[in-house]
Amino acid sequence: MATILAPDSREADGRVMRILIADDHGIVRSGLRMLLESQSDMEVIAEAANGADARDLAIRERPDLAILDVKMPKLTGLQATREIREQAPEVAVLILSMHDDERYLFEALKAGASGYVLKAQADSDLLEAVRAVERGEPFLTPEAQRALIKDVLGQGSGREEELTPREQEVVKLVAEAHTNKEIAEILHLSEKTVENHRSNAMRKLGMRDRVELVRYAIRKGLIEP
Amino acid sequence: MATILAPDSREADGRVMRILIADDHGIVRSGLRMLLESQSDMEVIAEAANGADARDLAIRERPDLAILDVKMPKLTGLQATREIREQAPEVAVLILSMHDDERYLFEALKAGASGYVLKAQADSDLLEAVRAVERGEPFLTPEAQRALIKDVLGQGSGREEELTPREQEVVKLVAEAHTNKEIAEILHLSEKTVENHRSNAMRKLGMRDRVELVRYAIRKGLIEP
DNA sequence: CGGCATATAGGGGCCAACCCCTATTCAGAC
DNA sequence: GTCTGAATAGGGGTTGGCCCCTATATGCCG
Repeated sequence: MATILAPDSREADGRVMRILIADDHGIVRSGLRMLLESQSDMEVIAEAANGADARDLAIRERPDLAILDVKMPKLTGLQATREIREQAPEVAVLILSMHDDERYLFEALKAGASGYVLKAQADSDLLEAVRAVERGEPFLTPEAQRALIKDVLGQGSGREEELTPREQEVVKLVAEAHTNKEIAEILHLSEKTVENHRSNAMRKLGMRDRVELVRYAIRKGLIEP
Repeated sequence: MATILAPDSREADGRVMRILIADDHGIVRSGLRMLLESQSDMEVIAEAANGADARDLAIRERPDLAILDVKMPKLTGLQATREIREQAPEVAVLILSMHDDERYLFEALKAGASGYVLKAQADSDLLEAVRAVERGEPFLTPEAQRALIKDVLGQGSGREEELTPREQEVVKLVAEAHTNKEIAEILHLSEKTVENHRSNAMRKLGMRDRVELVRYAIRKGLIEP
């Protein structure tokens, strides 16, 4: 893919940001291009449909900014970021991510990204992030900042699992569709104790019923779907 | 690229297509809006971030076209399509899908969609699809056509879905941790009707509570874990 | 030592979930 | 024309889920 357009139009101040965008969805790329080029001082000088092309183009074209999707073929956005930052340090990188991929935030920053924006966010957040990068500042959405703080705090305090072993056992059994009574029998506990563990687990995870616990258990690999 | 700019050709007839777009990613919505509004005869009159809002807006605003992402909260694009086509048949629907979601193509057409475009495709395909719909023609990308043929050949005697469309909608919402009351509001039904659909679905599937329904919904791809 | 987290257990209360029924409307099938 | 399935809605009931409290025993950490 990797379409390159010649930069023809310059604004009065002459400072047009040269941007590379990378996403494996053509329609998303086009949308991003339109969005960015609606700003008179931003120009998309290249597009890539996978991480390897993105890296190659970034190193060859030296854009001011590379906006990379996390999930791409060949190289992920994070892997591409590492290589770009190594071989072309003057190229800033913004990571664009799907809804709840905040889990990659920390890795993204370690890889050298200047910012992390969720696709679920408004377009204004993306444009703001680009302008922040232009000024040489890092950019995180409020959600990302919160996630980062949580992540760092979590590490500091020795952080194995959110849940205690007992809580995990109970959560697993809840997710396997056992009632509190059945769980109590299986674990040789009173129903009340089971309730306490389930309730504590839900509070820790910020969840409101067993249905949410099921999805958590599946994401954590505690059970199969 | 295929981004066709500045065609004033259509301005003469004065017919501007009124379009609704629905995707749970704000940035993607904005991108789509920019892309579509780069055409002088297309106007995005509404945006929705979930299937239920998309349905309500389509029925209220009666756009010429609704462009819906497959994966959305509350109602999938397919479920929303079904309801829109029932209650506002003059609203055409284009389904926009992630790369390997060709599996939903057949269902999309059954639900009444006029076209099916993969996000991996170029923007030109989307614009072409919109224009085809404008002319009242169906639109499938070559990839989609191939998938459809394979689907029809492969099936023949057709494996019916166990659950009715309505039951599937309810199951999806249950799995998203909505209460019966919330589901009733989202689907504009009474709580009793929701209970009946959930109960019927559970009986058909041999399940005993909503926890088991969650795992079913995840296995079926109705929701993400 | 004293404080803190974990694991255990109970009381009491509210409401959602789930069950059994019946009933109407409508569209298709036969 | 009748019959069946789907979708709609309600009555009435039991039980389980989830919440608020309190309380005790244990072990660890600074």
